[in-house]
Amino acid sequence: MENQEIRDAGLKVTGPRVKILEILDRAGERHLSAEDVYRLLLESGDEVGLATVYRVLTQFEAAGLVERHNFEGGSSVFELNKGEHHDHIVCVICGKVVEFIDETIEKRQRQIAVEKGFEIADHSLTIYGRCNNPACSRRKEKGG
Amino acid sequence: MENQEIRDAGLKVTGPRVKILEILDRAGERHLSAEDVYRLLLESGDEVGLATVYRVLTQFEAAGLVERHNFEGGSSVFELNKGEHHDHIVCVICGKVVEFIDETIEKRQRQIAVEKGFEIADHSLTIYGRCNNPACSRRKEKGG
DNA sequence: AGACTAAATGCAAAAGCTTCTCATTTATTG
DNA sequence: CAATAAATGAGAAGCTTTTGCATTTAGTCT
Repeated sequence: MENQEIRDAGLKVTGPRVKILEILDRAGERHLSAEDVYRLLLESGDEVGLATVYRVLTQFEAAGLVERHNFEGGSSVFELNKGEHHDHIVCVICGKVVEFIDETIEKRQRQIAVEKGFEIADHSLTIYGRCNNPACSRRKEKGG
Repeated sequence: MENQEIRDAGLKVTGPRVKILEILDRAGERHLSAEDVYRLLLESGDEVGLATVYRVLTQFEAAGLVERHNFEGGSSVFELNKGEHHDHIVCVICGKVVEFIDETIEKRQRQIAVEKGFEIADHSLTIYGRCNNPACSRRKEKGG
């Protein structure tokens, strides 16, 4: 059961924490900001303070339960950590996010870190572009 | 002359702009936050408002004169755009930044974008780790 | 079950970073 | 040198995130 994950993180199993975990779980591959999580909580009729949402997300991040990403634009977004690292490709128009894993890139990164005398702690690769949604892609705009 | 770059960007050649460009130039590969630039201006005896620094940096970014990076931790940092794209490896302890270019990674990114149906606009790859500075590297901390 | 304690929560205030407003100043053009 | 649109400075305001503190709660021990 999921509550065990909270317990394993050394945190008390409280209403807000369980609910936030549920919301992230339901969000699947979507990335939610603290505001998003807060709004979804309210919509579910749960009275949780925004400060608590921030606190819990930060704790979950520290515990490795969730990952925080800082894409372009003010706020951080969060997603459940499913164990395997992945990078992101983000549509700059509609905000759609696709996750990917590429071992070639991972390997080169490790090599580069060694070359530069660094010991890798983490990395973040985000590609920004336009997705193939008609509203986003920029096909040759014929002299319309 | 550098002032021409400002003019080419469609901006008036003003004291603040020239000085900010100079500061970024002197900074070389170091990455400066808006605050950093502001402080350096004051230290040079130039009275420029922080708001102006932000405005000018944003304009320079829009004009392609500088690049903005959002590494972990609150604020954006800026560096002069020397024309060639590069990625970064950042020391999470001392903040040191090393730039690198890797064609293998670049190529894979283009392939991935195509696979996922995206048209690349930009990308950002940052590796976080500990540099080989004794104070930063985490050699097996022998007892004592 | 009831009591105890450290942790968690909610709220509002505060803190960073960045942008905006607007009166004043300045670069540029004729 | 006058005219004018753009740029500036100072502070207010905006956003996201954190913090302080009184109150509530989960987990533990009887």
